[in-house]
Amino acid sequence: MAYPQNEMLTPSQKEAVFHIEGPLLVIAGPGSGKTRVITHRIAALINAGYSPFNICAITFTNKAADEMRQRAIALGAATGVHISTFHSLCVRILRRYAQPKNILKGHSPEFSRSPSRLPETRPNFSIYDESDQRRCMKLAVKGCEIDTKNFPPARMLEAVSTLKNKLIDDEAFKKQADDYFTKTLAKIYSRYQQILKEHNALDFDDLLMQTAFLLENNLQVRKHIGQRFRFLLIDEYQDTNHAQYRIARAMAAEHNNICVTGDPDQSIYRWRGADIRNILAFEKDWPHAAVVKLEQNFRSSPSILRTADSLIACNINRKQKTLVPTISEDRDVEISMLEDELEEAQNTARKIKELTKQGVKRSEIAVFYRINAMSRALEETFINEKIPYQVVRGVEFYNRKEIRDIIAYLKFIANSSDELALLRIINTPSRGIGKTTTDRVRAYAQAEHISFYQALKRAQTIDSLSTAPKKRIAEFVSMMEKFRKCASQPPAAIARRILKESGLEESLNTGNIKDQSALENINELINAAARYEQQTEEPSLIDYLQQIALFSDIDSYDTISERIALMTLHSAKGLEFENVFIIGLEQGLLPHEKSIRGPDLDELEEERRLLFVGLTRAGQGLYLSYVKYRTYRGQLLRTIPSQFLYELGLDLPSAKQISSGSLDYKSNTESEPFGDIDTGNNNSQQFAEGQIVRHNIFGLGRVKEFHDMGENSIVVVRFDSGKTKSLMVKYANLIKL
DNA sequence: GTAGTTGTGGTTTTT
DNA sequence: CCACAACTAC
Repeated sequence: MAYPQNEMLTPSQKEAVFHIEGPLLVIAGPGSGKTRVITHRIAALINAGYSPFNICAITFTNKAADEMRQRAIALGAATGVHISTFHSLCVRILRRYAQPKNILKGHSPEFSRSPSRLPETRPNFSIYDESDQRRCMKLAVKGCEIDTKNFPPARMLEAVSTLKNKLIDDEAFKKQADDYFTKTLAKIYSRYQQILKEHNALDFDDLLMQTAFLLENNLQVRKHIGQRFRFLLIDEYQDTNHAQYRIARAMAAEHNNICVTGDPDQSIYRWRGADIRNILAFEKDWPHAAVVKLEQNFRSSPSILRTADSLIACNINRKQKTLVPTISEDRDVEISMLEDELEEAQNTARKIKELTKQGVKRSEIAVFYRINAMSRALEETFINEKIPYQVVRGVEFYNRKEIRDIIAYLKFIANSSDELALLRIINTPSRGIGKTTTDRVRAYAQAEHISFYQALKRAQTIDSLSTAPKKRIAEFVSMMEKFRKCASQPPAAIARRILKESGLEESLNTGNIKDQSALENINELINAAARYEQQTEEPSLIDYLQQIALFSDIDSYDTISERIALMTLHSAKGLEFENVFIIGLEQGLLPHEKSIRGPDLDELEEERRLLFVGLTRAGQGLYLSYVKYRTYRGQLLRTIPSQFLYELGLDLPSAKQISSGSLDYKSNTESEPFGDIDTGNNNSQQFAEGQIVRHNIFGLGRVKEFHDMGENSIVVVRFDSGKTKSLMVKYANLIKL
């Protein structure tokens, strides 16, 4: 086997690569060759005599997993290393072990904090995505006879997700609920879990939570996994949540060989429960951990690094870190101000054309934006200008009605408890089984304590149904029974059969354009399923459905084709391009409105990190733009340049125009900008260190730091609760005592 | 039972 | 601007 080319590694990279036993933390700045280190490390472990089967690497996306696998193989590492996302790993573990008989065999005292209740889910469980979750939550809230006005399902879902990420299950939460709101939430949470259980389904957060409980409470399972995966590597550790942290801890308990890599400055998933403390406290969690810092940057030009550094230095809650350039080639970072999004798109298109004329490959150019809706103006312009592009948004395809319909058939065939899927297909295509009928069957099912499908099977004995519906139900049930017998066939074949035999194809053969395109999409799905079968060693319906469920936008990114990539800043994480365009640097968009509403600075800092991630994707060309007017939800709005623009250490274009812009805004009261930068209120209050203050939510506290930035001054307060918060003075309404 | 219409409400990022 | 729910007319 060819030995890893370690002459290509820097001393600190080598240190990380050849650290074999014991915990290891790699703090890796952007472009510092982190993926290189991980892949070389895998090769080094194998070279040191360990079996590839003993290595488990966890990545943030499936795409990253595929890439890592290929790069490891290119280095001569044998196949057999497990590389996947946390979610995929959890599905594997749960499918294998989550059977009641396998559970509750052992219990170890060191992990006794978790409840001992364990999944009763069967291995063919469905994975519920966001829209499935919404529907279940709606059922849960209504089922508890609670008004959805006061307890909106979306909010409840968010709350439940947060709880699950913290490994607080419904029973634990019930115990700690002490007021009307939390008690109601506890009821809803329980009901929601009950619905999922009845459907033999798990949502995204359950995958993690149940796995964590399984590993912590079942000694046998934990030992088994721990011995199988003697080496654990986790990438993007700064974006792990508490559940993932506990899974990692349990998996590594046996051997202590845990290696994590990440960069606190690139933590951008706090809103999804990511806990930056995981990486900050790693050395405390794993005493004697080796720490390697990779600060040399092999990707970006000095100007880009200076710009990124200048921006990220504005974050208060941050460990100082430097970016050391190794590339000397340099050109200026460009900032453009445009009139509106159409001009911005045209400007972007023009510059892209200049670049490609100079011979830059289109695969080396990307455009990033804060929200998906911003791709539209670009797409329209790129079509006009005949610029080949791809919008990296794979999940969109799977959200189409006709695709969800076919998948609902597949899900039901795999898991006949999946009532959501059943309700979706029972009258798709229309076969005369409407709401009245399903309501009657449901009432019967509830009275008899059986599942909806079992009730359908017994429809002939349900008195409330008349002859016609009974007959239609019988036909439907016999068709589904026929389909269910095919569950072990390859997914593409099953899908093709459903299309033909369910009447879907017939119902879409109307000749109208919409139905025509729906049919084409379904055929594309069947092609995708066939592709899956070719690429997978042991294809199966259940595995295919799992892949679809855990499919992310970025997984659809085609790195080979010569098209400009358009994607969100979140999707851009981990990628690199010679030339990067970032559009829409406006207050309210980047930073996003939602993150600057309250006084809490954490969200604003995450937005700053998000831009930092975007900036550091670029090798040579970095082009930023913002507009004066932007149409948002059909309304033309006057905008304010992003505050981040002033933090880049660059000259802004025509500064006069910008300042006159804000003057315009002040005098122009009828058009509302995104964010409300409150320039009128000129109370740049000063705070001294040690000053005692009161906040109307956090209570009493002592000022730890004060950063005088005029109206944007920031104060860091340690509150009596023990929490330390960074607050913007102008929003915090602190009272000096 | 269904299809089409009107009205309402909610709006970021994603495994 | 969009998705969805409620309502109306067949």
